[in-house]
Amino acid sequence: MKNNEDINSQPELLSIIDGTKSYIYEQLWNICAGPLCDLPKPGEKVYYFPQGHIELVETSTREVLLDEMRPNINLPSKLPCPVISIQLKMEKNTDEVYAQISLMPDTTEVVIPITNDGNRKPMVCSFTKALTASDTSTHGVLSLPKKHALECLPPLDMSQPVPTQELVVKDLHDNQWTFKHTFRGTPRRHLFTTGWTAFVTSKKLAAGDNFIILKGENGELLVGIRRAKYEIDHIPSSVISAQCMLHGVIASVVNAFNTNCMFIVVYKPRASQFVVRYDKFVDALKNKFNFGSRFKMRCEGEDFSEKRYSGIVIGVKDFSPHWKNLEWRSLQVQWDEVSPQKPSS
Amino acid sequence: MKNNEDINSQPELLSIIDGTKSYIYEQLWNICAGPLCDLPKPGEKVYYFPQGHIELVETSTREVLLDEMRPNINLPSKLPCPVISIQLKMEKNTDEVYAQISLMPDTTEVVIPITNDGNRKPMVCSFTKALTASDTSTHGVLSLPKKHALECLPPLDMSQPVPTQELVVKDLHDNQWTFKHTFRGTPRRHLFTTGWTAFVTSKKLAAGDNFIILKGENGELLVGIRRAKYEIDHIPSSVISAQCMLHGVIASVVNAFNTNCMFIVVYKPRASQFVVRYDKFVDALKNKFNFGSRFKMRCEGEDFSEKRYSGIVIGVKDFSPHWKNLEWRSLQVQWDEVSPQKPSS
DNA sequence: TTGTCTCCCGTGGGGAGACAA
DNA sequence: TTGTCTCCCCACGGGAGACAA
Repeated sequence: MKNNEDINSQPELLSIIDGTKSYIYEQLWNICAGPLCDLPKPGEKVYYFPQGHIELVETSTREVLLDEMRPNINLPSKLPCPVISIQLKMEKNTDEVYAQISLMPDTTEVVIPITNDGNRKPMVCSFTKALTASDTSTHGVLSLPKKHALECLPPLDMSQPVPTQELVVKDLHDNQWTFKHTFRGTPRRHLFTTGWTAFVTSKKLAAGDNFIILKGENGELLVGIRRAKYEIDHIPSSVISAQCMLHGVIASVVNAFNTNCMFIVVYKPRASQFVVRYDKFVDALKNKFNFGSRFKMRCEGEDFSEKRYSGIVIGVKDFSPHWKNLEWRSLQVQWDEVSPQKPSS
Repeated sequence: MKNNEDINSQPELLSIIDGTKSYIYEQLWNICAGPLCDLPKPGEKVYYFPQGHIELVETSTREVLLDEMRPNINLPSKLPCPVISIQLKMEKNTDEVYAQISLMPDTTEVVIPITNDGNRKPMVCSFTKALTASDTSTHGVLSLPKKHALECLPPLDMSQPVPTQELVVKDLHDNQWTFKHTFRGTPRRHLFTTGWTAFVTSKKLAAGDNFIILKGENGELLVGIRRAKYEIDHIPSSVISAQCMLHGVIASVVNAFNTNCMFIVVYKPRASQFVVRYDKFVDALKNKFNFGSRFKMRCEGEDFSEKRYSGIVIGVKDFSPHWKNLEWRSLQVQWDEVSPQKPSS
């Protein structure tokens, strides 16, 4: 069954804010975001790094803009900002989760109440499966781990010779998907058959990508994905030029600080680290990474195991000529074993 | 043959500026743009309407931003600008043609030489076919009008019982496509068979869309499309917020005028009319459209015949509260026959 | 327990002429 | 001249158990 026809008629982005669904949708968003996502909460204070923001725009437009812009940048290297509000969203075409964060220039007058979300925690049950080559082949059958199928899926009528049921699930776009859930083969195992290929095709899933199922307390099923390899999405400059986009980032922030009004930034769990929680930042600063320091970092492994790499700091250099000696600096690390990666404190 | 695998690895946008290919590629761009496209030339002076630019961004982001921004807009309603340079481009996913125009704030000191392109005009031969239901059906055969096939395609070996040849063509992205060209059926006719469906699928063509073939003087074949129904592409706000985009448009222009440097705008032949050739604008102003005036306009018909509509002006109102009584104003027209549309002078 | 293979069958897509507007 | 239909055939995709890691 092809459920993907009306994807284009959906509102482009889903704001997960409506009452009843809010909590379970938020849970799904977090699982899709992955274990390394460190989203701030409304009311919390963060540091906003304009440079990081600009770099993301550069990368997204495949243009190097910072140097051209040099004379016009007149921003501090980091700006302390309370978080006004957060909208959890998901990119329409790729299902990449991101958040739109409204930030306020830091003024002691404005007090944003920290949202109290400790009271409402319905039970949710979920599982994540890394798709195998067979799962994503043209044969179109998803093999479900027995434990997860029993825990999260409605029970099958095992008195039947071939127990079968139809499961209707929703993704974060509120699109509906139908999977035929059967228990067959020798030995018997839980499978998604009809409907699975359509899902794989529509979401462009490949072996290694993660399939997520989440059951709400009322039994409703939600599905999500997390891709194995993260690809930054390159936005076309066919509406506004890359030049405009960079101007926009800077102008929005400058305007916000001049008129003391909020500005909006996009937080991508797997890309943008230019919005950092205040206490995380303070913690990081305590570790003065200097030459010869041992260095450890968590990193998304290819299979989403939270790999930890460690190495020795062999250099400290300024990241950009625009902001000298700022705390967001590049460390050159000699890794103990594996692939180098550019970390920021 | 699936030629569309490497589309994503192409540079996102093609700049048609390289020497030998330049002229024929430019021709194809123009045919794809349609007969109503009125692109200025480098060196020519145009009027730039910030409001029109902002409206396009609004539409593209599906947000109404102008009202929120009111205090910050401090721009003239129209700005005279010489055109510094033009890059003809095509959107990667939709094949929509557009141009990136570099504009300079109008200063009498700078004289931009008008490019002389009258000397190099190689013969090109082209045809455009509106696709029928059969052309785009799963049967995957394009029926070629005999006259056009004879004029533009390499001659078939008619001594064969079923004359057949393979044609390798390129689109503006420089992607290669292969079509099997045969002459069969009773009565005999020219057809594209193998390879045609892949093209239709990849370009997401539907009945009514136009298929364009153009033959360069050296015999190379180029292909292009023009869609029947124009759809504005909605850019995702998953990289920068809509707020940033609007700020960017305004900031780019303000910055250009403050520092006397160029700024870049995107010209979409079928969407943006906020860059208007100077003399076209002057011509238009001569017609003072007032109450009761007869009004005529050219309009893209569904089949791309340049339909002309006419009617009576029944109202003149300011288009935006930001700019009073400007020349870019909305006319309310009572049409003689058909569908109303909102024109601007 | 679950990943991959192979077998089997039915659907549907591509390629051909028929026919008519 | 060319748009649409129908026919035919083969390839491929889905659904099933076999088998082994």
